[in-house]
Amino acid sequence: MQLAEQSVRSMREQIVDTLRAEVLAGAWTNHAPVREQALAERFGVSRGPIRDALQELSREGVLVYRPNKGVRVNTPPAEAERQLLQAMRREMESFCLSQCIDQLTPTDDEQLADILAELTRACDSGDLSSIADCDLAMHRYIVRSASSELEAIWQSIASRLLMDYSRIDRFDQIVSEHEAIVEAVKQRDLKSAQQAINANII
Amino acid sequence: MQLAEQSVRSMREQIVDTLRAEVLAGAWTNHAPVREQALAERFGVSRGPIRDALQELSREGVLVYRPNKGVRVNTPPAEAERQLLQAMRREMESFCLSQCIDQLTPTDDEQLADILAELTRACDSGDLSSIADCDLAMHRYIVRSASSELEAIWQSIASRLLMDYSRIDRFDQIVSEHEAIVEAVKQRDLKSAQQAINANII
DNA sequence: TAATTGTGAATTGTTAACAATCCGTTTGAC
DNA sequence: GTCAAACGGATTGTTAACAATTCACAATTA
Repeated sequence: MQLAEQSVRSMREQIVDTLRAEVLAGAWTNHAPVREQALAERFGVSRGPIRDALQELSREGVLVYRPNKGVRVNTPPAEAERQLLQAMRREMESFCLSQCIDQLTPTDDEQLADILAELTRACDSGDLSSIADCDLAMHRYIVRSASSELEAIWQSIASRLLMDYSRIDRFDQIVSEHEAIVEAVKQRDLKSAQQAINANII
Repeated sequence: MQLAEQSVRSMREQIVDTLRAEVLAGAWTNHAPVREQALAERFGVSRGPIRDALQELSREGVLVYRPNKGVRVNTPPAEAERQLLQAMRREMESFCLSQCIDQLTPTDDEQLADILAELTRACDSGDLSSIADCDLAMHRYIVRSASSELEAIWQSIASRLLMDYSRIDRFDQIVSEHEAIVEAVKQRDLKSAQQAINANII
């Protein structure tokens, strides 16, 4: 007996998730370059896995890579791009809901409730990094339930949209919007769930 | 005076483009795992850059990565996913055309004509790998002209759609469809260009 | 024979050292 | 004084060796 496949996360994935949440929470500026050595010491590994993680975050749009110059925090998308990305994200998540909602089990409901609980806790304590992580985690759960194939595309769209997560200060609204999503999914009410998702993607 | 930024492509990018074109052209099967050492010897580098390239192609959906087991060629998306991806690709490329078409210069027209010429040559000689590469290159040129920010997202959508590039045998049609795109763009005719693009994305 | 457990080669994951490049500063010429 | 070339520290890019893991196959047992 061993742990489930998804819980065996590679070193790279852990680093990626940690760094992504920090950047999206606004913990880094885009003025100072990101230094590989400093991150290597922080995570207690060599520069190799760090470079892997930075490369992945660059492809995701969270960081920007320039040859021989390392990476920096990306800037938010321009308004026109933002609207396109938002439309695409809604399209994707609506699709994923329609694909997966009738195949979800009570176990999935519990998992979503767990994420919601952690999100609520993060909002109570004002932990911006954890808020960003939980927010993404809930949407990712739905996407992954429908199609792990689409996850990488969805992630790079959602990350870019959250690059200007100015709304991250309205904690009560974040919680209530995600409560609505979890409730609608639990009722297996596709239309309500899609509405709740659309209302949350702004 | 130095070469343009884009022509200074890193080792990784060159390897990525080469391998992507080969996989999309159907040169690899998804039954045998991809071996890092063999690729390292082929490209005359160590396993480091190879691993970088394989990681990027995995994130792009061309390959599938499994911890401690390396990568394999991905399978084409299911029909429902395919339709979603197709809609998203059309949305993206239509958007990019509308953003860039009025800012293109005669230099851009020449570049597109060059790509078209190479595509025609590749079709004449039946070089599947080069056909896939040129096909992507033309669309990428338009996307990049509008927004380099969107390029990575577009690439991962387009690559997945081309994973079952069964249409790659209709050489004359590929050429004529791309001729129509180049011509409409040269005329700065947005609607025609969008129609030509939509006709090509199937 | 069928199932299970060792065993070792092959492969991926990680590391540390070395090479190449960048960038701020100093030096020097005019 | 101003500008450009050269130096040197810091940083990224690459490599080869080593560690950890997987996989195929043989040996063992019931």
